[in-house]
Amino acid sequence: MTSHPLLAKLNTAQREAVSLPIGPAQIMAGPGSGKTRVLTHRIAWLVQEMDVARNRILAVTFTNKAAGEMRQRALELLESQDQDGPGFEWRRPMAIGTFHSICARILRVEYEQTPYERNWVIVDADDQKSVIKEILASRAASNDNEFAVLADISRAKDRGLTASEFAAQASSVLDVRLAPIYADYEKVLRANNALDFDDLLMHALRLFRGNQDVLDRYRARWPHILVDEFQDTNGTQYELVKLLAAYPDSLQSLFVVGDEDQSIYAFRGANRRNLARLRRDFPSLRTVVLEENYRSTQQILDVANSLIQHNRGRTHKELFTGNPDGQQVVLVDAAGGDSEADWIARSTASLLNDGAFGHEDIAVMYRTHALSRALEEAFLNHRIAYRLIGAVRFYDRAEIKDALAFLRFLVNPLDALSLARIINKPARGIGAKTLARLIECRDQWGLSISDALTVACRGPEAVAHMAPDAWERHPSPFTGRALRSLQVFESLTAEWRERLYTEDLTIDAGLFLADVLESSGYRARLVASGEQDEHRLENLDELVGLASEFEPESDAEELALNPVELFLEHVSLISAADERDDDEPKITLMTLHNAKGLEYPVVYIPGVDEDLLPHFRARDTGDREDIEEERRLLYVGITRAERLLFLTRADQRFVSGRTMRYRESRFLNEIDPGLLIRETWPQWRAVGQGSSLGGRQADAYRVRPSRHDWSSIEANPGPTAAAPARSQFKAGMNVRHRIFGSGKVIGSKLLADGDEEVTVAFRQHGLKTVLNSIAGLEPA
DNA sequence: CAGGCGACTGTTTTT
DNA sequence: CAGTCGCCTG
Ligand SMILES: Nc1ncnc2c1ncn2[C@@H]1O[C@H](COP(=O)(O)OP(=O)(O)OP(=O)(O)O)[C@@H](O)[C@H]1O
Repeated sequence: MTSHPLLAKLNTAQREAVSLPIGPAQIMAGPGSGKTRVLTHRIAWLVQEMDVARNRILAVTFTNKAAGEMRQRALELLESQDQDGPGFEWRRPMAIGTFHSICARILRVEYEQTPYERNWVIVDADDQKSVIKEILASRAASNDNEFAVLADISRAKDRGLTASEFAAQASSVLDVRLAPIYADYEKVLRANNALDFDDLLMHALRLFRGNQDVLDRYRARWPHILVDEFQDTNGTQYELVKLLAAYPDSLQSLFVVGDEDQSIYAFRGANRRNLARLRRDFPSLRTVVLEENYRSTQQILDVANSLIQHNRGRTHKELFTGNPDGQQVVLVDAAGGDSEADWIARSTASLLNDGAFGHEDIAVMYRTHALSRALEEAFLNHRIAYRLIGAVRFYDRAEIKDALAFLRFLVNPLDALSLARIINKPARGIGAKTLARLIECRDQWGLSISDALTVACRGPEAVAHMAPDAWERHPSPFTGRALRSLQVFESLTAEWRERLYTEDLTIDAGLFLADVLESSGYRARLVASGEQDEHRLENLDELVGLASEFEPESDAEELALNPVELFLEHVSLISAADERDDDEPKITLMTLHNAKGLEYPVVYIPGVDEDLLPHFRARDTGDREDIEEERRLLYVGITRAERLLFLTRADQRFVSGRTMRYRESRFLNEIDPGLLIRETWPQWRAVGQGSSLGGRQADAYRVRPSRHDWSSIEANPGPTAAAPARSQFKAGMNVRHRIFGSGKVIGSKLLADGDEEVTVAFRQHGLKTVLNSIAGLEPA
C-alpha cells in the first residue's frame, strides 16, 4: 500500500479500515486496539481523500467529552495535512455528538413537526422521579418502585411506542398495569412541554418516520455516518442509524466500531447484538478486525483474556500486544473496606513519591459510588489530591437546579415542574395547596401555567387566548394572602421575561441569571443563612460565570435561540463524564461505567467481591446475561490499565449503617491464578490477628504495601508517637485543617494510643471525622 | 404555611 | 449511614 500521510501512524489492519471504499463497514476489535483512533482517522480520510465536505459527516460518540476530543483530533489531522482547503463550504463543521445531543438539535429545529412547542425543555432524573411518584400516589400504587416503573417506560420508548400505542399492544398483566401510568406520565411531560432522555431519541425517530421531507433533508445532509461504541446502542438508536444510512440509492457510507465484550449498558436498553444485526441489514457490510492492543502490557491482557472467556456466545478473541513486559497484576486481600482504601492510598503515594507516575496517570474504578467514601477518606489522610467523577455532579446540586429552574420557567412558560421548584424559593407564602390550585386553574382555563398565573393575578383580560366562558365556569380561587403572594411573584416573572425577550439574542445569560437570583431574593436567603450555605453561593457564582462564558457551537445560529435558551440546552445534556477537568494534578475516582473508552497507566479496581461485582442485583435476577454484563464491566476496567493494575477486595465493609461480610468475587476465581500476585493487607492479619480491626488501627502498622520496588518510599509517616494524652479539642473550637480549611469542632474522642479523633464541621467540606495525628489540626 | 425533628428505608450502573 | 417522608408545632 502506498503510504498516505494520514495512514502513517497506523498498522496494516487499521490502514485497511481507514481507507475502505465508501460503503457500510464495521470495525470489530478488542479494547485498546485503536478503534476510536481509526474512526477519527476515517473522518479525516473522508474529507481529504474522498472529497467529502465536513458538514456532510455525522459522527456519534458516547459522551459529549468524547465528541469534543474527537472533533479536536480530527481537526488536528486535517490541519496538519491540508493547508489551504477548498473554501468556506468545506470548512463548515462536521456534526459530532452523542445520539441525545444530535436528536435534541434536530427536534429543536423541527419542533413544528413534533408534539412539542418551541422552547421545550429536557427533564432530569429527579423531575422524572417526582412525576412518577405523584402518579403512583394518585393511583394508589405507591408501593410500586418508581425506578422500576421508569425503567419499564424507558423500555417502551426504546420500542418506539407512545403511551397509546403501548396500551394498544399491552397483553401481559404487567403491561396492562403499566399502560395507564405511562399515559399519565406522558400527559404530564407534554403538559409541561418537556421531554425526557428517551423522548429525545424516540421523537427524533418518529419525526423521521412521519415526515418524509424532513427525513430526506437529513439524509441529504449527512450521507456519511460514523458511530463509536456501537455495542452500546439501543433499539431506537439503531433504527435512527439505519433510517439515515439505508435507503434506495444511498451511499450507505456507514462506519461503526465496537466490541461486544465491552457492552455494559444493557440496563438502559443497549443491545450488543446490534453489531450482528448490522450484518443482516447491510448485506454488503465489510468487517475489519483489529487484533493488536497498543494500550496494555501482556500481563494485563492475559488477565483480561482469562476472565472474559467465561462469557458465552461471544466471538473468541485473544488480546495481544507488542508492548514491553510489565509487572504482574496484583490482587490485594484486605481485612476491611477501610484498610482496602488505605492500601490503595499508600500504594498511590508510593508511586507518586517515586516520580514514576503523576497524579493524572492514576485512576480508581469501582462498581458503585458508595465505594468512593472510604477511598476519599484514605486519600485525604494521605494528602493525595483526587477528582471524583459523577458522584455529586455540579449540575445536580440543589442550588444549581433551583437557579436553572428559574431560567427554564422563563424560557418555557408551560414548565410547571420548574415553576413548582422555585415559586416558593425564597419562602413567599406559596405552599403546596396554592400550587395545586394554580395547576387546577391551568387545566380548567386551558392555559399555560404561566398564563394561568397571570390570569389568577390580573384577571382574564390579561391574556389573549382565554376561552370566554372559562372564567365563569372556574373563577379564580385565590384571595387575600395567597393572592398577594402570587402577585408579587407574577410581577417578578413578568419583568424577567420582558428583559429576556427585549435583549433576546444579545443577552448575557450569566448577567441575566445573576439578576434573577438577586431580584427573586434567592441569593439573599442564602446570604442570610450564613456560613453553612457559603459554598452554595460560590456554586451559584460559578454557574453565573459558566453561563456568561458559555459559547454555543458554531452552527447554533440555525436554531435562532437566545443565549439563555442555548445555555439551558447545553446543561441539560451535560453528563458526569463531561465535567470540566481543572488543571490541578489529581488522581481520578470513577465508576467502571464512566471509565469506558478511557485509559490510565495505573488502575486500581477495589471491591472485587461477590455481591459488589457481580452486584447482588445482577445475581438476584438469576439471569446469566446479567452476570455476563458484570463480567464485561470488570473486563472493561481491567483493560483501561496501561502498565500497572491492582484488583482489591475486602472481607467486610460498612454498608448502609452496618458491617457486611464479603467473599471474593467469582470473577477472581475465573482468572488463572498464575496470573495474579496475591497480597494480604494488613500483613499481620495473616498471622492470626482478628480481622475485625479496622483500617484506622492498621495505620499504626508501618508495613509497606508490597514487595515491589515502586513502593519503596514510605509516604505516610503514620501516627506520631508524641500524641498528647489529654484531649486538645472541645466542641465549639474553631480549627484549621491543611486540606479542609477552617471549621468548627463538633466533638472529640481520645483514643487508647493517645491520639484524638475529632469531628469537625468544615466550612467548605462539611462534617468529617479526622485523626489529630494525621490531620494536624491547628486552632484557628 | 414554614421549618424542625424523628422514623424509616434502601439505585448499581447513566445519556 | 444519609436522604426522604410525614407529623408536629409555632
Ligand atoms: N497504530 C498505533 N500505533 C501506536 N499507538 C496506537 C495505535 N493504534 C492505537 N494506538 C493507541 O492505543 C490506545 C488505544 O486506542 P483507542 O482508544 O483508539 O482504542 P479503542 O480500541 O478505542 O479502545 P477501547 O475499546 O478500549 O476504548 C491509544 O492510546 C492509541 O493512541
